[in-house]
Amino acid sequence: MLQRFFLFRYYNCSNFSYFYAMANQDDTFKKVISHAKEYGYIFGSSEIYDGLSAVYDYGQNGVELKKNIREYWWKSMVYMHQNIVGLDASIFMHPTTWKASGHVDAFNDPLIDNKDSKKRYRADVLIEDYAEKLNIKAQKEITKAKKRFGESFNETEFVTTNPRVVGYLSKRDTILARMGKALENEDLADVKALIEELEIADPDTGSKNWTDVRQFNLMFGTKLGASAETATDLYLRPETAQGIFVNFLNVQKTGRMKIPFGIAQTGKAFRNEIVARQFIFRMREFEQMEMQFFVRPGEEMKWYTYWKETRLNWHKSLGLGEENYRFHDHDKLAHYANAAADIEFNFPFGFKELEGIHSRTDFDLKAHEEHSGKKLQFFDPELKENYVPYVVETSLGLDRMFLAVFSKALQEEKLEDGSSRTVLKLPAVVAPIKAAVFPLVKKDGLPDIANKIVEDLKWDFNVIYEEKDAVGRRYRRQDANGTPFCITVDHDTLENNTVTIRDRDTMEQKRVAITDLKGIIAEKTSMQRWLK
RNA sequence: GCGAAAAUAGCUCAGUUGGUAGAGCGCCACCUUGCCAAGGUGGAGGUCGCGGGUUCGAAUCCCGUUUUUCGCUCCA
Repeated sequence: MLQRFFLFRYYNCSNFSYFYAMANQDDTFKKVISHAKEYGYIFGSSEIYDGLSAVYDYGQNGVELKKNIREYWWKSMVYMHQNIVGLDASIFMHPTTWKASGHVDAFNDPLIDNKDSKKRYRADVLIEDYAEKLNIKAQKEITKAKKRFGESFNETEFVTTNPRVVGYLSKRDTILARMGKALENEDLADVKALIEELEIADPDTGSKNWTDVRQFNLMFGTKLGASAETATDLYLRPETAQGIFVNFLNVQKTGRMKIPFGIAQTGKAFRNEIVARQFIFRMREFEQMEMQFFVRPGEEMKWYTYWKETRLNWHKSLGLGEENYRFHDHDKLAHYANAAADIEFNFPFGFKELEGIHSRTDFDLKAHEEHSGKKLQFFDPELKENYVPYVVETSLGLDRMFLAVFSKALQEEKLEDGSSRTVLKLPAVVAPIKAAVFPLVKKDGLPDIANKIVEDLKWDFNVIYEEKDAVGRRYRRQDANGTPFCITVDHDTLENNTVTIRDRDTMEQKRVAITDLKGIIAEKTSMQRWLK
């Protein structure tokens, strides 16, 4: 329901609502996907072999846009903060890393499907819910007894002697113990047997027609070492964060960093998602842009609030529309967090998570201390004491960011004469090609001048030369490709060394001196102008 | 993984009761035009997702499979 409401909002406040109001969100999304392919942004992986599920390649324009978004993030985090530095940790890490981080346990879900309702559940959650019901029954008995006996009520005695309460609680403990043992031994048949014996039904439909329990490990495994006997089992990292935590002391000491400080990193992560879908929104191989900010214990909420705001402002700086962002504060927290929020973005398929800001406490560093036996602490000269820092994390999906920018930029515009144009209004700061240079006609020496302009600009910007087709068509082609500026050399150029520069969004042209081009483009595409 | 829908040229899509594949746009070459996608001529490009089956004959019917989209589920 909530999602529908926001979809409705989206159609009303989007600046291209007049076009998409009639179309459903499928059509919008399909348009995004096919435009991304047609203009060399994103291709399906290994397409000539029918493709690979949920894996995509970035084409000639996509790689530029992605690189520019990454750089926009990197500079805003690392260059703009004196107390944040970068890191590039390996994808392979010592296997113990993932025991310490909790991924070996938490990324292993026993799942079960109901054959009638076609719904999927976590088998352990179904059993835990059942156990919790027993607990609630016991608590009810206790509350009743409390009322009956008043002040003379001895709860400890009641719990250990009342046959009903003892029955409920011991049954609960037996169930949880058996499940724990079964999961530990990976005895999935027994987990299913338990569900059947307890006659646990689908919470929605009441059906007891279950499939077998299957284990899904969300981490990709691989081997290090040539021969099978000596090989070590490795995982492809499911998040980049752990590379930062294990290097915490290296960076702190060699960089002489003082708390509070941050370590930023971009890189690939891998998750064997059961259902990876929605184009590049959820892929099995994806790129994260993460920053772990180490703070004094007790000050984490202050920084958590600071980074929530700072990150939202970063998103807003790209000008995709402030109404397209919202916070979603987590009620259910992950095992490591004491506060967590998502920045959600209004994707073509509704509001979905774009970035996470999490207060991770000292969970990770402490866990690595325990598993490695090494101290991962900071001596605070002000407090004159050692402590394990608390961590506030900002974690953004680069591919999701790409999709956010791309999908919101793609617009079908109605022009005054009733015709329409397809225009990709990418923020100029991240656009793959900053300017296209055209000779008005391919004669009279105009191509030579245009080429010279390209030769001059290419040192600072990604620019292209194009002479094919009528100039109007060339303008529209660049519109659809997201190029913010078109420079045209005409016959006046021969006389006064001026050219026209056309703005993609307004379609307006200005006549400027060739020597001014570099400054104009630099100003319009500079990070300083966009990030403020 | 379950259920539903889909897959035909680079893109968007036609293709009749089964008879060996088309359009528009795009692309390439040449001519023409020259400031907002629309001129002319010629050309390239498809074993109809893949594999079986039924049939004299399959893009079309059947089975399997892969990929995509949607729903369920999951989401650090």
